[in-house]
Amino acid sequence: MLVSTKGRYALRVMVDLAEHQAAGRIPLKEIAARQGISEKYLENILATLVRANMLSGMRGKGGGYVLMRPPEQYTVGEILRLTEGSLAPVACLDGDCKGCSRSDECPTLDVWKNLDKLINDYLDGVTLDQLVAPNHGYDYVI
Amino acid sequence: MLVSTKGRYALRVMVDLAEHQAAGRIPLKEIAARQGISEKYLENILATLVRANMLSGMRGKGGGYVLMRPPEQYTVGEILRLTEGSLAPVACLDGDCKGCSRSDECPTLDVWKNLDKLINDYLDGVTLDQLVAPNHGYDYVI
DNA sequence: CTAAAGCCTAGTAACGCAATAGGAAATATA
DNA sequence: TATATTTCCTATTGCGTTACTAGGCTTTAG
Repeated sequence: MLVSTKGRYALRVMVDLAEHQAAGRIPLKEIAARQGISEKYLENILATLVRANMLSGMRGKGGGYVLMRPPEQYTVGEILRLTEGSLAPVACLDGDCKGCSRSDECPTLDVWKNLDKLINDYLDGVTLDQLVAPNHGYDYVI
Repeated sequence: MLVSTKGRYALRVMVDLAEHQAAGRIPLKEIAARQGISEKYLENILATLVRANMLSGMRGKGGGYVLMRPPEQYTVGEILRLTEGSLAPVACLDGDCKGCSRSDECPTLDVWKNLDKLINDYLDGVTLDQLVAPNHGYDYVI
């Protein structure tokens, strides 16, 4: 599995925040309820996003989370790479095995490199605003 | 990680067998030594490939493994799907979560579907013969 | 008959994932 | 200033998967 729940949840949360931008800061509790995700688990994920300056979190009454940039300035790729750690399809491309003793002669390495590029290029081409439903972001429907 | 060692090893072994087709049946021992993979672990992998009729295995003295088809008739995709079980990038597309209660309204589902198609289409477009080094398959070098 | 090979069923150690627990610190409001 | 609300931080746990190992059985050529 390339993307685990952590990455999937993170993406859904980011879309949720993009859709509710107009409401100002959104408390975790609200997001968790709307998305059907455990509050405690969400905490971990949001903490990661805050530490990376993708979100701003504020404590106390009236606190909550907001996006740091407009939705069109986030790519799905960066959100997933952050929360997943890496989007490499195989360990060979991911630090550990990097410099595998056989990489010079490995007949399959190019396949992995191409696949890696394919995946990252696609996900870097999708921005958050493209995932926001048309009628969200407004408090009324025509 | 989309592809684990099982899938990576399987692909390397298939390429190895394609490169040494001319030598007839190749015993596991030889492949394991050439590829630097544990013999016992390789057994599992080869068993999977034999059961799926991708390889033919023959026991006894002089036994070993051979491809069942010419290399250009194997795609990387089918080899990996077989050994990995699935190439789905997220659980949502992989049986378990299929029919997730939120799939109707999930704003991210299309991203996963597109990604899934991208991955599978690419890997189904690469055939084994494309991974065989030019000078292999012959027992001499010009 | 024997050596060389594949086939089969388990077992296990280590790791990562998903989730939980408990509390400390900050903030707005009464 | 007291209190409710909310984020922030550090650990821990249960569980499934991965990567590999063990041991024995069966087939085949010479």
